[in-house]
Amino acid sequence: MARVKRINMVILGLLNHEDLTGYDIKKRIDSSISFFWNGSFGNIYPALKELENDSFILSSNDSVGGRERIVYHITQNGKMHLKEWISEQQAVNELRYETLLKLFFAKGADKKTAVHNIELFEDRIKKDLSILKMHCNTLKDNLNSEDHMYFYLTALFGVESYEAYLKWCDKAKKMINANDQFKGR
Amino acid sequence: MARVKRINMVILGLLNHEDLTGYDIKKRIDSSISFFWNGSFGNIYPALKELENDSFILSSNDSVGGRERIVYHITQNGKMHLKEWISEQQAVNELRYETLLKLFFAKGADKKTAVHNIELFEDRIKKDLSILKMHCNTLKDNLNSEDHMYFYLTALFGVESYEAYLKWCDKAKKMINANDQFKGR
DNA sequence: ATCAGCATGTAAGGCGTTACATGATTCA
DNA sequence: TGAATCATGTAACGCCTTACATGCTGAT
Repeated sequence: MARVKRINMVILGLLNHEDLTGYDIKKRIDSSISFFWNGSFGNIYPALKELENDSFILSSNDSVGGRERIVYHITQNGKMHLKEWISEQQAVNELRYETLLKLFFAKGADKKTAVHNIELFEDRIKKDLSILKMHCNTLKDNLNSEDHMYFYLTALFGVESYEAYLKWCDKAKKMINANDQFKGR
Repeated sequence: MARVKRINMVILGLLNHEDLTGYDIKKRIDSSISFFWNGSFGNIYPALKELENDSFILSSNDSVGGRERIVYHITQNGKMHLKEWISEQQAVNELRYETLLKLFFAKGADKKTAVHNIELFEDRIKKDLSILKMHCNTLKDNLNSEDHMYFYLTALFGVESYEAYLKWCDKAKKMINANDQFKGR
């Protein structure tokens, strides 16, 4: 099957925008795409070696004094590889929400717990949403290049789906508390 | 850290509703919770053994003729374990959308590809949404027990977030095609 | 001085998927 | 009679996370 390793594509995608160190890459992931993709050092550094071996990226030692610093740069080869992946006719989209699992099985506990779990979820989403919204507004005011449009659109996806989540949280809490038959959606 | 294995909880949750075989469990997962959680045979069968070892479930051989059939039943112990997990103050919620990754990095390809990828996503969501809606309506007409309410609410989550996705798809396609500066949200 | 942040990496483990292996039964 | 579905399981592999290990630099 030999599916591509997605962390490699994340790295190529980021390097296609600017040269970065492994540490920078982690920061970019955390600040820009963490709501739909993650990365860790234990993931990123081996991937960088692999990508360099395949000559999709080049490294240059930019150490200052005793502090090591390896900056990576994407090659033509890497750009092609990235493009091929983006153009593939398939994408794996996974959502794994433990909160929904707990709600689905909530009869195993009690209504108070069910509502409380929704509230925990709601709090988390509210926090993430406020960050995403700021991010989204910044990008919106700076729509001068093609990549900024794409960055904006992904952030917008987050904002709009999170807003839908919050509306659902209200409904769900009300319905559980109402404790009665449900009417109308 | 010893986090609980979630597939174990999925199994306990399903068995808390009715007795099932491993094969049945896979079917229930596929038909009812697959939009936010998955399971595979290579996952389920070892988990069943583990759960039985921990006396959270009991097995009874229900083989008919030469066809093997092992039915599992949850124990009091298992019910307690399930309840404890549901009541834990934390839940891991992960979204990993390769489609968003490809969009974020779409400058690495071209606008046509970006739009095409959104269309692929849209088709997938539309198909899943129509199934979820049917499911949701069936549950809505049958809200007689507490668990049905929870089943309904999780399905509703799917319906409402997928509807938000589709609205976003429209916007995103238009914006990319417009190719101009963005105005208003 | 000390702590946060910069910076690179390895090791172990967890959890999951896919593919493989096997065989019975039911229905067209 | 052949395909789909029922049914159970193992093996290999993939990918990611967490924890560990190390050391420099800049700000307070």
